[in-house]
Amino acid sequence: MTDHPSVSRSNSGYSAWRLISEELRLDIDGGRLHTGDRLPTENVLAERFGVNRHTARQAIAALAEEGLVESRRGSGTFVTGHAVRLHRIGLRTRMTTSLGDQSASATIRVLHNAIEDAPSEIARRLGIDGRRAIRVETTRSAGGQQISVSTHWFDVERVPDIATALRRTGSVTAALHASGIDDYVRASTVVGARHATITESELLTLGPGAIVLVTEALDTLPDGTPLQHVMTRFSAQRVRLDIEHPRAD
Amino acid sequence: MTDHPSVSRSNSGYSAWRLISEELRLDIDGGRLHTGDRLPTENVLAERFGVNRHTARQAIAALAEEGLVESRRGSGTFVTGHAVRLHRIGLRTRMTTSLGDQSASATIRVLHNAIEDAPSEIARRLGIDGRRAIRVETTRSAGGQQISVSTHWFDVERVPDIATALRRTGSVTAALHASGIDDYVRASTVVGARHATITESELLTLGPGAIVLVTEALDTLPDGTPLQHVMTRFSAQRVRLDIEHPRAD
DNA sequence: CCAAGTTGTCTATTTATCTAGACAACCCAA
DNA sequence: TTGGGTTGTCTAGATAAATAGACAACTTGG
Repeated sequence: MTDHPSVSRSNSGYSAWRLISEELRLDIDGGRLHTGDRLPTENVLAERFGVNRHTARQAIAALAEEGLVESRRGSGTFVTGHAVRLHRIGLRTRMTTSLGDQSASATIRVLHNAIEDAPSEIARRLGIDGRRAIRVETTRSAGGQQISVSTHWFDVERVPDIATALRRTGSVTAALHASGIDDYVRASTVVGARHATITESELLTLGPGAIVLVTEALDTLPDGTPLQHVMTRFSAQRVRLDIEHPRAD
Repeated sequence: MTDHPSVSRSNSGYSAWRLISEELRLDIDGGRLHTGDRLPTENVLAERFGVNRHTARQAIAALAEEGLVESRRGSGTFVTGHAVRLHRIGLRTRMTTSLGDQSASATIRVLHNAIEDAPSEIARRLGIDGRRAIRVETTRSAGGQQISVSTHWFDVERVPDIATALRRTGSVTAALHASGIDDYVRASTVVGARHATITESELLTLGPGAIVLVTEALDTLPDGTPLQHVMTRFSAQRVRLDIEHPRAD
């Protein structure tokens, strides 16, 4: 178990129970508490974090609502089974096939699409100077659970019908194929993390203020011609990014 | 500018000003507000998020304390220059040389080292069954700013003096070299994100509850022999991970 | 200079969160 | 069966956060 300094929540913008809740999540995700293990009792937790028992209870209740733990009157609070998805990132990253063995069938749903001016930075990366771009907002789910939300940018001249194709096929690879593009590679990926916006929280069914992993990636043709700029937000609670390091031989 | 639904902060464990503060940070990091731009006025922000002006002020104050914005009485609040570090992750990831052009000299400081049993998962990856392991806790700083904290695990038989070498050289590569290891490669990297623990917040000089990017990586000899398991926590406010996708040719 | 608009500061009040204590309901091992 | 330990629930009070309003200090453009 981690050594927990008393919660110094002085005007941090986070309530005491939320901070405790996150620390407890660490003990679970970090492997210090395994499925079936009993958490310390509410009184012990309260003393350890220097708060009232009710505050500790609220922290536990938050984890219970997520399904991470389960409380049983008279006996204690126990860690339930919890799965973390691995999303593989590499040269041939494809949305619909990257979720490892856990679920082979990820489907993309198009929320919105429009033709508009891309932000200057994205227009530069896509190599479209004056031209307008296609923006597509998608969500991806697998196994009945929302995995991620994405904002795609395409060159309107290269793949004019990409939005319709995306809606029809539910797959970026298939939609590009329908536009005559048989192969593409991942050119760059940048990863960050931040709090989810309110919209993202709703789409991913997260509590407000939950954390998202953010990837910004550029896909190109094998010859390097930019194809797609895509920003994807994953629930950090449910997903880890598994980065591929191909051997140089 | 983003469309901001009114802040539904109902018992989320996050104070209203913190949620607003994070949304505003997005407008800056996301490129909707550039260096020198003026933020909406306090009254406008208060109305947009459905809170009192004082609450909006507190959100701005939090960003100002980070140095992300600057308020000028009578004229408004403006976005200051803010640098985001890029930490490159690839086959030859090295701690001390990965910080791009911004600062060539990152130094590692050893906080603590001990010989103990590694967690089973880590022992398995390092290929040390019964043997004990060396755990080293380090912090890394560059340009006067704390960048990351790491927990390293080494095989006690392969590199018995790694801790002393790390303290002396301030570099993993140099310390391994002193142990007779001239080359090593990154075998796997997994990226996640979570709230910082209280200890991490202190080491990285973050506000409590800030977000950290977490990488768990395995470094091996060129022949695949495991060398080091290292978990690194970066401040998500200050760092993005730039993932290398080597071409297959 | 002037007027409109902006941030800075103060006081007071309302609302939400946390603390404190007590006891019931329940589980489990002796 | 019994007794100690656990979670669930209730009441009340203390502390922190958010709201409300007013005005000062300052900047900017006309």
